[in-house]
Amino acid sequence: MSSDLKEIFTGGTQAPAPAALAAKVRTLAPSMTRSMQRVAEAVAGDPAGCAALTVTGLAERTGTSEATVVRTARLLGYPGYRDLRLALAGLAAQQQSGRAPAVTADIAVDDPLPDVVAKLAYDEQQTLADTAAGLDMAQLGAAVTALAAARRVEIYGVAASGLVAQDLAQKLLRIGHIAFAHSDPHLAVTNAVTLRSGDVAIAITHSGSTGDIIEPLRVAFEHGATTIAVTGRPDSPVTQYADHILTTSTARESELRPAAMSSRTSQLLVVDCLFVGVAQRTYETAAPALAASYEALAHRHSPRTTR
Amino acid sequence: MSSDLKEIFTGGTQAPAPAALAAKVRTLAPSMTRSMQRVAEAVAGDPAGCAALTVTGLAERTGTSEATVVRTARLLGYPGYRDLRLALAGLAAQQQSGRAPAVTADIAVDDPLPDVVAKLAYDEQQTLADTAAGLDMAQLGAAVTALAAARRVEIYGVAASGLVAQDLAQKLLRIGHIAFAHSDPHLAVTNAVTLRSGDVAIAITHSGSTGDIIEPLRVAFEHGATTIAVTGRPDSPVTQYADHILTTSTARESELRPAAMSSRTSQLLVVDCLFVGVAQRTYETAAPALAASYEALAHRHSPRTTR
DNA sequence: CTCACGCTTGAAAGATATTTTCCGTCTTCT
DNA sequence: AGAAGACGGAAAATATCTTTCAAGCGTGAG
Repeated sequence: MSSDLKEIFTGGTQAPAPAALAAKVRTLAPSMTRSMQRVAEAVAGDPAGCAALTVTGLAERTGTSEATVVRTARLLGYPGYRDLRLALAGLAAQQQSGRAPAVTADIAVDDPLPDVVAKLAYDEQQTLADTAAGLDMAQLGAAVTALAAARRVEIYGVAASGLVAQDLAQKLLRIGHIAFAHSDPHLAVTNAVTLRSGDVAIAITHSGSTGDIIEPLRVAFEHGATTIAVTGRPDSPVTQYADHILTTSTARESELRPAAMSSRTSQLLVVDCLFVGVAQRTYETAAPALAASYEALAHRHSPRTTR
Repeated sequence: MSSDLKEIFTGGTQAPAPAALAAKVRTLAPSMTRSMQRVAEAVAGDPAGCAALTVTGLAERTGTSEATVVRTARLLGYPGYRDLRLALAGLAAQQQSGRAPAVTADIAVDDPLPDVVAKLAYDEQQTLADTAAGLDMAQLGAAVTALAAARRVEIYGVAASGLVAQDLAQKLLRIGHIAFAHSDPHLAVTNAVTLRSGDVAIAITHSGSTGDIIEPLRVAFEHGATTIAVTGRPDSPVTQYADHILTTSTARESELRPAAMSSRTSQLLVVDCLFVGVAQRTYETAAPALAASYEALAHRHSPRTTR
């Protein structure tokens, strides 16, 4: 008897299932008795609500009896109430997901928390898609090649971009590369002086015009290091000193959603791509290094006791 | 009819994960017993098929007993099998109508760069969706309330989670809150001692069993601070000392895609939600503070000279 | 190496929900 | 007005779900 779940699906082949049940109700309503119509109406009007009800509950809500509810379910083409309920749950889920994409608006001060979550998640997903679509594969490939062969890697970033810089440095270290992230401009410059051909310097800056970041990249550039700029502005000052430019996406920002959020997401994706690319190229050494770092951390995690 | 009431309450409090089910399975799988994992796997793998089965049927199919099936349903957050089945039907309907959840292959060593980018972007998008779907709004709301009223906020995280901790600290500072991120366990503990009621401590750890993070949270907890855990394992040791638990999603990982990547993405979304939530609640003071911080940084950006 | 403990598991009893049955009531047509 | 037939609901019967309990299994201590 359970096999009739597919009814709602097959019904959906020609007409979208959401409308399918409502349509069925309308079609069959004339042949229904008064009580059954009440049930059908309730079901069509609030699928989600009815799906949460038992036979008894629905009977009570419509002021009828269990028997009538079951009879109605039968009339609508289901073997019993149980299956109608399942179909109802499916319908509710579809309606739910269907109205989801309406969250493109800006985040407002009085948005309820669930809306905030939905909007943030949606925006970040959008940022990821944009970034992936906008990445120049040639530039990325060149950057990966340079990194994979690098003797030493220096990464510059401040504030939010500084965290991205650290993230990349952490990852590269885990696969055995020598990488360091600087957020102190002075240290960055003094270290950049020691770079030379075969080393790589990466500048991460959304605006592309952060002086504290441009300066060390310029120094590295002039000392012969291969330089990479990860920026949202491919025409900004920082690109003057960059051999390879990786463009991050720029999403609209608002008062409650500072640009730092989406630029960070975008930068992280780029950085992840660099990392995976390098790990691929240096797989022979990267794989054992990764495994070793896992192992080294194992004892820092207590055995899970709670359960 | 008492169970009807129960149904309504549980349904309203903890979101009956319609789309988040696959994510939830992944999150909770580690804490499951073998038999329960088999059930969870069957359910996640074939929602439509399982929705058509009764408890007995599913037990037979997975080679277990009814009791185990019910236990699994409970673990996944439903009051009983009946409700899991309803959610399953919803999921099936969504999959049917919506985009087929293309199961992207793992990243291989010899994947060309464009594939790597596409897969990474897709995976991170998936992670975002899972996280948003799995977030407990009640917990989030409570955490936001605590943060908005906090006299002082301390955030603990090491390695990749340390960067997330810093990200949150940076953001809170920008809207005028007193926040500090610790990645040094000793400093974290010594600072935790000074916390008291009205202060908030946040632990960020994917595994939930990082001793260096649990310890400061425990100290903060015992000194009367409100404690929040951001973890991928809602049943891990860290949650013992957490007043509010925010669950991040757990994506499958592979050799070239360390778990740190998706957990970081997930954690960042949660942290962003916390930030926006707090900014909303304290808008009167947050807005001017944000504006001021923009202004303060303006002179650090040279006018764009290129082009 | 053995024992004891606790966790896991499934069988069966117990509780709920669904379906069926059956009978009273209400409508409608003659 | 009376009777046939349709309608609707209470309650029994059945299916389904939940809980309990004891046996099985693995694990760690002695």
